[in-house]
Amino acid sequence: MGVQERRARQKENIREEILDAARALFVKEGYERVSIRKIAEKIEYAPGTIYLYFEDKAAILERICEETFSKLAQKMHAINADPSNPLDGLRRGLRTYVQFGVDNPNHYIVAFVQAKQIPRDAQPKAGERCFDNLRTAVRRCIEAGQLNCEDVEEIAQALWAGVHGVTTLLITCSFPFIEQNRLIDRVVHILIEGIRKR
Amino acid sequence: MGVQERRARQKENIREEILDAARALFVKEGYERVSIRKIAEKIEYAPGTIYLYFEDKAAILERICEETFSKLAQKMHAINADPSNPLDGLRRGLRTYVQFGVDNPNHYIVAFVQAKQIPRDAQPKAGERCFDNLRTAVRRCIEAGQLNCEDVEEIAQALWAGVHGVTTLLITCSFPFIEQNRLIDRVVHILIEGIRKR
Amino acid sequence: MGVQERRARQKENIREEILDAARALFVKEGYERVSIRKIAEKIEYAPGTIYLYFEDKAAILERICEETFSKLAQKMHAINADPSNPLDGLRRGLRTYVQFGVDNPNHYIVAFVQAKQIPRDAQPKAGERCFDNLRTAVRRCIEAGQLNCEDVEEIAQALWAGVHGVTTLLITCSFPFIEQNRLIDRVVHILIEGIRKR
Amino acid sequence: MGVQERRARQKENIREEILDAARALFVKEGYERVSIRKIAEKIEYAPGTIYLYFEDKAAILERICEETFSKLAQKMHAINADPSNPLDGLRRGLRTYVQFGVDNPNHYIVAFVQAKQIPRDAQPKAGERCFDNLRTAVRRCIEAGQLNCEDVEEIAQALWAGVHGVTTLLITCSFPFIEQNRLIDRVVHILIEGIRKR
DNA sequence: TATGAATGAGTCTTCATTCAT
DNA sequence: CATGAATGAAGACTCATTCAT
Repeated sequence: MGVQERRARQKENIREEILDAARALFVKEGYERVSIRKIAEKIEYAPGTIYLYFEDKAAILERICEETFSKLAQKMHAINADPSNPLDGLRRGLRTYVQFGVDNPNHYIVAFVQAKQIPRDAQPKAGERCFDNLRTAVRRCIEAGQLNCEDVEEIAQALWAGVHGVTTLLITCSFPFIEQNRLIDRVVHILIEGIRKR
Repeated sequence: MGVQERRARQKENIREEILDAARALFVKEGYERVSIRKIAEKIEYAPGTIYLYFEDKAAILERICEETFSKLAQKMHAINADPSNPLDGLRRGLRTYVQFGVDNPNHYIVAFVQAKQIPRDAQPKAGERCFDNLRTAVRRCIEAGQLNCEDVEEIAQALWAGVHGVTTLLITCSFPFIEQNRLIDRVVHILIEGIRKR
Repeated sequence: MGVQERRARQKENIREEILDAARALFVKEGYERVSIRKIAEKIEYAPGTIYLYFEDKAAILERICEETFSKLAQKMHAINADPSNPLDGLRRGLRTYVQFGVDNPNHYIVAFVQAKQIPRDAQPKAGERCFDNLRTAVRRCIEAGQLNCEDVEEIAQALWAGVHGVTTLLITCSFPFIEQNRLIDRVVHILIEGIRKR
Repeated sequence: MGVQERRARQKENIREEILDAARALFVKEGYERVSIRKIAEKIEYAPGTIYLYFEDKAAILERICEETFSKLAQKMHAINADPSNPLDGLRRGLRTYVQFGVDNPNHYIVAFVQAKQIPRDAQPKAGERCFDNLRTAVRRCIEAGQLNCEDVEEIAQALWAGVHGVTTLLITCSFPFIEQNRLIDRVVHILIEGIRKR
């Protein structure tokens, strides 16, 4: 038992090591430029070893995406916990989304930019869950009569577009942006003002 | 004379063929996954032939980006031509930007997403020109006292983030979006409402 | 343990196989005409396999040169061991040099002819050691008052030129030479007679 | 007639231009590294044009070798013109050979080193003529009773080896040689002293 | 469990050569 | 006479993946 458990943990550790190494490399170099060999080298294992933990290179990418969406969904979930002022909750939610992206640029780019460019069988379900949180937050605002438009889906998608835009620009674009937080706050501010009933 | 001219035109045609093929492939597969061989196959030429028209693979990417920024800058330029209602002009500008992206998804993704992920010597100047148009449009609105914030750069960058967000999502994301034009209009509407003085 | 050892030996064997094949091809075809593919074919491995043993083509050349100089230096070293008649020692040294060349034509041509034509970072140190042996042998003759010229460097370089000349001609030139040993002996004889004090 | 002549001269000019460019490139880069394209570029003609003057790349090499041997044979011929002191004539002949090499390193290396490494159908006849001059000079010395060995072929070949050695070393070897003329003189001196009857 | 040698297909790129113009 | 577009073969090298150990 003890042995089996330690082994299981050990095994889990290597999986994690691989994911960490891969994620870092994917972002620094881009998915395509990263070879299994480079990942193996980084964690100081033999190339073949990777295949004991993942079916192939795509499976690593897949796993990283799931992980990312899952983490993001978790963060976003907190928003809807607080029932006080829905619009404020929504604002915090949008802020949280962008913050998650800039705090975890590797995760974000891999899942939301690189993965989109690679034909895969299925989008991870966690991705849906993220968006569901946003839907819920929007719905509450509408129910509280705080928005100038009553189409949950339309607003939710528009907001997503807005925050996704800042996030990707800030991460990938070498452009003389103004101070990061100021820009994020401004975008979120505009979005909220743009949907608020007055 | 006639011969030289015909040859030059012929040559230009092939250049275009290559660019068209490359652009399409870049978007479908991603820059890295596209090989010179694949481009050559698509246009039914030998791989070496490509090198008679472009120095290397990067040069093709470069050319596509320039082309894209140039086209976009041209479209955007029209906005500032009409001096009547600055805010309306801005709105049309934002709409034009997104429309350009969804009308030329290949161009857009290559230039604004893929190219950003590849270290290159220089960002094309046309890219700057695009953004300058946006700056100017924003400045006019501010000068006309139509905005609730007077920082040209801050607003311009925030707006860019917004439109870039929808554009990329619509192009790259296989998601059950609402009808495209409705989404675009909503985003632009939100952005304008979000910056308008009231 | 036993496994690791066997593997290491196995690996060393393949390295040698590669070097042997490369050396032979380099001489028959010339360094530039030899491709990694051809080497791989000769030893019946896949081209990529070569790269598990050598960083690149130049590294193979480098290794062959070092090996050659090292072997030659070792042979030449024996000369100066016998302190009896210095001039006789020198004669034997020159003979040894040429013999080494015609016995290992591949090694010799690669290291002394082909490698010289390829810009490399550094000349192997073993090359210097070879020439040092010659210098020493000449110095002893001078100290024993046996030569008609007292400039060690001048004589050593002149002798080197002489033996290098026969060696390369015999190896590379398809010319109706007289019996090889007779020619070598004659050259060495001339050189010794040409520097001997009388 | 006038036209035909001018054309012929023109044609000869381009042939020469090609040969000059090729020779220079062959030496700087080595025969294999030189492409027809590079030659064409250097003389500012189209690649295809080369093929109007030479059958293929090897033919250019061939022609350069012949040219070289011819020039050398001419120089060497002068030696045997002067019937006074045969041994002095021989000495001057050897000196002339080496001087030709260091004065025309490009010609020399291409013909005597690079060409030897490329399998060709036939050695140019001019090469034989060069060596014939040497044979003749040696024969005269023997007939004048000035040598310590009576085998013309043996001595001639040995001398050739000697002068070829210095020439190639001086041209190809990056080695801290003593002053060039001193070394050449020493080698020739040794060779003459080594064959002179005393 | 982990290794690491080996492969075959693929990467970008260059080349000698041909041929319609 | 001269061009230069085009090709097919080959160059060095990298990679995801497999498999015997």
